[in-house]
Amino acid sequence: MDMKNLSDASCPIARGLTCVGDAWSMLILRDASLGLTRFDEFRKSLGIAPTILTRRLATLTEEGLLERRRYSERPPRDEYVLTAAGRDFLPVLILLGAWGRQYRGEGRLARYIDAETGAEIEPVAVDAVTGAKIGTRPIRVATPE
Amino acid sequence: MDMKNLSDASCPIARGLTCVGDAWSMLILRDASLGLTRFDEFRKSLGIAPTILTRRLATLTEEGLLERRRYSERPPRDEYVLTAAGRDFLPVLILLGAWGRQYRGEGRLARYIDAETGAEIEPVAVDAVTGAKIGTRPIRVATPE
DNA sequence: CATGTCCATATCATTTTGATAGTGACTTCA
DNA sequence: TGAAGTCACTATCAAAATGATATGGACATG
Repeated sequence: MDMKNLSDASCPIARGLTCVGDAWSMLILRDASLGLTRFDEFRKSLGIAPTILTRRLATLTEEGLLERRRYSERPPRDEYVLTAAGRDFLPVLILLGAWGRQYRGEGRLARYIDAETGAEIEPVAVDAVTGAKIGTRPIRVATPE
Repeated sequence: MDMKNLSDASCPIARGLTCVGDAWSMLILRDASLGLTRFDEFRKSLGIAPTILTRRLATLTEEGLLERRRYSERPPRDEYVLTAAGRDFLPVLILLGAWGRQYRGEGRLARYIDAETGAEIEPVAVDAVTGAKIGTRPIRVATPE
């Protein structure tokens, strides 16, 4: 889709989608959040064509969600590590996963576990102001100007 | 992308992405969450080509996030309303918006307001078990089998 | 020096997209 | 009564994106 006019829209959701608005990018961020950093790790994990992976990694790097870092001079090898912006995308993915579990959870599913307690994570989005679960209270949009 | 092998992956994020893994679908869900229901409302709001809109609405309906409902017999007119699954997708969008505000928030942005208190919503994803913000504690994945 | 690893790029068929125009079933206005 | 407007699409078709496969280049290993 045409991301140009979307990115200067006043909607923060649309803004977010211009950087990470496709499935491959989100899956790359998922894998990166689980610790993958290298081209071939992503390729094998995702079964993605190398052409596409190159492009997606480049975009995510340009957008500031990944950082390309040389981890070997000889032979020259780069890896992709999450930036702060990339790390902060994880909650979106986890919440998307929670939705997927609830509505597309047939069969065996991977579960996300708190590494310290060992308990399965139960993700919820709340409004930090009211403490209410998002979606339980009506929302209004305030457009600028 | 090829959504077939993705949807029977064991990852709930990948499962979620097979239904709503593109920007248009998410924007349609955003608008639907704000109350839009009709073809032309979506078309005008999004500036989307009618061919694409038809397809996206059909997919979202098939996937069970929207429901097509006849609101006029003469002339025959249908509208699209959110199902429970569609409504429950809102937290994902709001959180994506929060990310967009933080990292792509240049210029004037729309804000999301609690309709009752009038205060701006501050969305956070937390683990309901530990109460901790998602991303502040290490996560492990438990794969089935 | 042959093979393997890693990070890609080249090529090209297939698929998806998006812009534009048109259609059908009406309603409303003059 | 007839012209124009509304709404929810479909048809057509050029342009762009995707994805499969092959290849390259720089090295390390056996």
